[in-house]
Amino acid sequence: MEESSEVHSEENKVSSEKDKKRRLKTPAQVMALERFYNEHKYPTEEMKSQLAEQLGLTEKQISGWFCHRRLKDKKLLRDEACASGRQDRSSVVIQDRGSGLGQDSCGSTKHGDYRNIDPREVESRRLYGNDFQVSDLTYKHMSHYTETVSGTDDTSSESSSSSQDKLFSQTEDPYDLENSRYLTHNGVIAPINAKSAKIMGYKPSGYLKVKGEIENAAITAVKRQLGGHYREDGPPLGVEFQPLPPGAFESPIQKPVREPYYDEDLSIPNSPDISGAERQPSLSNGYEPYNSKLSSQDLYMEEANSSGMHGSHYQDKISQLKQKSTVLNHVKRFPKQNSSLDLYEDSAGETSVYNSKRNQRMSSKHGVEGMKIDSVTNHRGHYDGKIESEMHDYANVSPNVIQRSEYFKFKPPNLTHNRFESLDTEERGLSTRMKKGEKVNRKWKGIKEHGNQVKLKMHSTNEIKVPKRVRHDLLQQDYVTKAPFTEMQTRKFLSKGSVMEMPSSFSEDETAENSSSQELGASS
DNA sequence: TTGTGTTTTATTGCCTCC
DNA sequence: GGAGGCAATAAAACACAA
Repeated sequence: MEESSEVHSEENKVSSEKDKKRRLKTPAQVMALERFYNEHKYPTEEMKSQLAEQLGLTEKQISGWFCHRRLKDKKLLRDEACASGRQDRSSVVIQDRGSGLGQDSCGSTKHGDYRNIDPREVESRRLYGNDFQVSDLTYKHMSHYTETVSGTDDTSSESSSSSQDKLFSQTEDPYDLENSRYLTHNGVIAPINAKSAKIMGYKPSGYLKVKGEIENAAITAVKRQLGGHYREDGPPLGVEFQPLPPGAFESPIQKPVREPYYDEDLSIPNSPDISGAERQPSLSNGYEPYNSKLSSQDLYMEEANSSGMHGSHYQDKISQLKQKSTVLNHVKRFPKQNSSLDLYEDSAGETSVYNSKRNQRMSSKHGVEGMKIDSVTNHRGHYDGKIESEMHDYANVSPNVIQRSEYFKFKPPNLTHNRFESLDTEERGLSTRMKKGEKVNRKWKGIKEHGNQVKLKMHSTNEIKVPKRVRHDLLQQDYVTKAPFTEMQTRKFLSKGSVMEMPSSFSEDETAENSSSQELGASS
């Protein structure tokens, strides 16, 4: 049966022309589409044609796909709104984080609008657009991609649904995850719900794409929380402060300064995370006057990269933010830190640590799939090549796609950074789905028995045979997140001198990251 | 292996805007 | 009227449980 299905799917790909029936998009196509959709919910005609050309699809198909994708988004959001219309408190903060974009992300706005907005704004619209009810945002907005990450915890309720949703998710679930974590870790807002609480236990995937939104949200919420805190336990901010003791700014921050913020969540007094918390100064204790963006970015980036993500870790980060907010002129307590190198190393270090954890878990839980991921993730040097080859395989849809695969060769080195973050997501997705991994393993068993399962599969079709949903998740999270579709587009469109706003969240993030690092380096 | 439920794709009709 | 989008529907593909 599986064999037949495999054959069937292959037939779909190979003899797609003959069969005028409904044909599934190849993973590469779906990845590209999702990625593009992530950037542009309403692609212009030009975009569509380009996309169609590059993916070997018709414009009609592209349009239809986007249309259905939007419907899917809407539907999911509706469902989730109904299912989770209870996070009022969370919505307060979420509303706060809204950037004031009142655009209807799904309905009224025509595609042309996107030409004049920042790509990041497009993302923001997706995140904060009016279409999204507050509860959606707080709970599980954009469940599709987000499901990949947060939903992985909850296999029971999500069923196998949103397999596609779980793809990106890339792109997207991290949003939700971030949101949830953020809200939850504020110390003021209790876990949104059981699901969010669960999510907390998870190690979130680093998602540079949402750094911008998150940083704003974080700053806003921290401000709010600070304000609330002071209103509760002390004078309102900016109203009256007790005079600082002499030399208050000459000594490192004392615990009493921070503790008041946490007393709610300090339920883990001697948690191992404390070590992580104490390590934090190395990340961002250089309270330099440069914009807080970088700091918050680091904050969330490391959150994304760190494996534990327990309360104390967050608390420490929050405390850093608070310190930044409240002690702005508390400059350079810890000089020579925060260099770009530090940042990068820190991220890398976190990544490596987490990677090893992942490997551990995979080796114990994920059979072949874990191996597959291992083989891909643990060898940075092979990553590009692998992507290329695999994408090449998936790109069999059309010559155009094959051509497209070349773009992956140009992936900048910092791709690896993102990559591991996405793998984090990927891992979580796997870990959940692999709750029933035995079954999957059973499916792989036949392959295993032949040994060299991966190679075997790669050999025949150059396509890793995984149960579709799993494969989709893997590929989507892995490649879509990494796949520089933006690059591909950029090249093409820029060469045309198109005025189109190029989707650039990923590359932009990477760029932003680099620039941030550069800023850091420059500032230090 | 089969039945069932879910997801994805394709089609069609209607609406809105230019 | 044409183009684009949304919504409803059908059907295929797929995953999963029994």
